[in-house]
Amino acid sequence: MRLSKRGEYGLRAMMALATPGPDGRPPVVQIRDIAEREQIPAKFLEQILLSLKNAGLLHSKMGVGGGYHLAKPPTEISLGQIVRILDGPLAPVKCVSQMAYEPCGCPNEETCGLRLVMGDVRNAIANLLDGTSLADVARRVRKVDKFPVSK
Amino acid sequence: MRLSKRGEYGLRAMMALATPGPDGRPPVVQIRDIAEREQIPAKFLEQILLSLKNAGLLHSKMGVGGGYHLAKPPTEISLGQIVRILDGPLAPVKCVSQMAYEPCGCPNEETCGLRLVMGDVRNAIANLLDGTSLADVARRVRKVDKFPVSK
DNA sequence: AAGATAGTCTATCAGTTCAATAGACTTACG
DNA sequence: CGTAAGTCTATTGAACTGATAGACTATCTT
Repeated sequence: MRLSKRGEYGLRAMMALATPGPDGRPPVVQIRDIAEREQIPAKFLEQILLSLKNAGLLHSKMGVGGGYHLAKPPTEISLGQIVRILDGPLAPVKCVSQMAYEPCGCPNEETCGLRLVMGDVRNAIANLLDGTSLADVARRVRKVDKFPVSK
Repeated sequence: MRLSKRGEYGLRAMMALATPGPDGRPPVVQIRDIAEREQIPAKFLEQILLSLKNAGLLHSKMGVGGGYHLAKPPTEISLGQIVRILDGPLAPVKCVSQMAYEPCGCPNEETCGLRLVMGDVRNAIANLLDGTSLADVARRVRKVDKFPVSK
């Protein structure tokens, strides 16, 4: 049940790209900047952002003054999309996956106990991740920042 | 976000061991029987059941008429226990794990967006899996079996 | 046009994990 | 004693993971 480094770095990078610049809008940022701030190997991050770009979540500009920026407003990019692109299906087993279904080989899928439970797990994860946008995360962070929870 | 074969096989085997025998109680079953019924490589299943035994979830008896049986009633064995034994922590990232916490290196864990969200995910998974016993699964299966959902 | 900046693309690598297999050993029963 | 079962440790091959390398392309500035 683990999120890969790829997924983790990707999420961190997207969150960084979602934090508004001086003009109050999602800024254009270079790979090396994000890598440095988030402590991610630059060359690795490069691949990750490229995947995200090819999937349509990021736009990029080459050359001087170039970099990456969100292709859509932070309210319209869910964590679920990001994780799926980088880590594949959310479902714990393929036979309950919406995006990559594959039969698991049990005699009757409808009455397979494992499938019933794992279906619930998949839905719980998907509801959470698909229901949370980059903007939602930013809002939550601001909230915690303002009213810190005592440790 | 994936369940390993180890985890999958383990869950299937435990469910099989939880289904009552002729006397209405969880029966003693041999590895090869389970392997055959559930289509699991016997030698692989062997290791899995051994782990489950060493963790205290199963009892075993050697020799003629031996085999495995549940160490506790099916109501007292949760899927969460099984998965943790076979696949490790449920948490997507170590910094939100209850059983295997490790810092993730972000400057402030309390205000880390990733951590906030993944904490929710971990809780959702844990609540589901820890809140579902082998008996619960059996009950659900019987229910579906009785009132099949049209495909 | 030259040179610098920044993304693009593909390959490769070492290390780990995963799924499975093998085989020798131990315990219990009859 | 012999057979039926679980126990234990090692090994294997394939895949995956995280990371690194380097050559290439587009864009801007001067």
